[in-house]
Amino acid sequence: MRNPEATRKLIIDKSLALFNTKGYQATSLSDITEATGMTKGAIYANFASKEEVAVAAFSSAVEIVLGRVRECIRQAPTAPLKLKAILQYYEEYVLNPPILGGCPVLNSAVEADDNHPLLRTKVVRLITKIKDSLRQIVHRGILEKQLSKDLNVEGFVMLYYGAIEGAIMVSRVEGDKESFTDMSQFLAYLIDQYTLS
Amino acid sequence: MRNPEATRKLIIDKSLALFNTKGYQATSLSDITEATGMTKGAIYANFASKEEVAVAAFSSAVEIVLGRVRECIRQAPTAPLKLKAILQYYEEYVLNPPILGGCPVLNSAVEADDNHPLLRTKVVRLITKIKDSLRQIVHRGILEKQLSKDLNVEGFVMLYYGAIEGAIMVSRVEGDKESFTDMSQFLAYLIDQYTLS
DNA sequence: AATTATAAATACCGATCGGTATCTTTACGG
DNA sequence: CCGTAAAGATACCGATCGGTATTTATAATT
Repeated sequence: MRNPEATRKLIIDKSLALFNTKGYQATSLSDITEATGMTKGAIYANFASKEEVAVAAFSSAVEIVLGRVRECIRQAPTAPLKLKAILQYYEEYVLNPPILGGCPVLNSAVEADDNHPLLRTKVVRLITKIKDSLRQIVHRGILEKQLSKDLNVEGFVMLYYGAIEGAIMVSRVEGDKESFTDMSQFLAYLIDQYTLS
Repeated sequence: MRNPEATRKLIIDKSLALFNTKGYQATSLSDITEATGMTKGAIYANFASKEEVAVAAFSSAVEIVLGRVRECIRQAPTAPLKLKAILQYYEEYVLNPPILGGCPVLNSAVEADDNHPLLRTKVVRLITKIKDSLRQIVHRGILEKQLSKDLNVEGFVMLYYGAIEGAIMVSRVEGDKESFTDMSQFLAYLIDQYTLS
C-alpha cells in the first residue's frame, strides 16, 4: 500500500474518532499509530504535526455529520419540516452518533476556546456557516409563507442551535436521550406556533 | 504556613482556574505547583491523586458559580423575573466569568462524558440538581399564577438550560457575546409569552 | 525542652510525550 | 532494468508526565 493519499485518508479516518472521544490533548501519537497500524514515520511524512492531523480529522468529522444533516434538510419540503427533521436526526443520534464521541463542533469548541487558536478559528468559521444555513432556511420559510414574519430570525436561530448543542451535552453526559427529547418536543411545539398552516 | 486546611484550600483555589481553562488532561501537576507555589509533596499530602484535586476543584468552581446564580434567583420576586435574571447574569459573564474558562459544567461534561467516570458522575448529579431548581421555579410560577399552566415544564426547562449552555459554548469560542444575547432576547420574549400579567 | 506526628520539600522513578534523524523499501521515469 | 525520489519503518531524542520514597521542617504534646 504505497499510496500516500490512501495513507493520509486512513490516518484521518481512524484518528477522527480518537480526537472526538478523548479530545485533542489526550489523544497521543501512539493512540494514532495503534489505531491506524501505521508508524510515526508514516504520520509525519503526511502531516507536519499532531495539530495538523487533528485539524484534518476535525474537518472530515464535520463533513460526515453535516453531510447527513444536509440530507435531512434536503428531504424535508418546507422550512418547519426541515427544522423538525434536524431535531429528529439528533434525537436518534445523540447516543449513537456517526462519529464516536458525539458532536465534533461541541467537543472542539469547548476544548479549543481558550487554548488552540488554529482549531478555534476552524470551529468559529464552521459555526458561522451553520448559523448561515439555519438563517437561510428560516428566511426562505418566511418568504414562502411557511413561517410567520413575526419570527425574530437571529434570536430563533441561536435559540434553536444553542438548545440542540446544549441538550446534546446534557444527554451525552447523562447517557440518556430523554433530556434531548424533552427539549426537542418543546422546540417542535414552538416551531408549530410560528408555522402558517 | 503549616496549616493543612489552608494549603488544601490554596491548591483548590489556584487550580480550579487551570482545570477550567486547560481541561483536566491538559493540566499537569507542574501547572498546579507553579500556580500555587507549592510542591508535589504538599499536593500529595493533601490529595491522593490529580483526579482528586480536579474533582475538588470542580466542586468549588460550581459552588462559586451557582452561588452567584442563586443570588440572582433570590433577588427576583417572580418566576418570569427569576428566569430573566439568570439570563442577564450569563449575558454579563459569558466573556468575563467568575472562573476563568467559562462554565465548569459545560467544560467538565464535554471532557468527562466518554473518559472520566468519577468526574462524569459528579457532573450528572449536578445537572440533575440544576434542572430540579429550574423545574421548581417554573412550577411555583405556575402555582402562583405568574406563568401559564399550559407550559410544558420538562420541555421548557431543557430548552432553557440547553440554550444557555449551548449559547455559552458558541459565544465563548467566538469571543463575542452577541450570539448569547440573541438567544437570550428570544428566550426572554418566549418567557413573556407564557407570563400571566 | 525533648518527643512525636505529620506537613511539606526534595529527589527520584519508569513511562510516555511530540518530534526528528536515519535507514529501508517501494513505485515510477528514463 | 536501473536510478532516483519519496513513502514509510526504526530507532532515538530531550522533556515532561503522574506518582512515590525519603528527607527536612514545623507545630502540638508532654
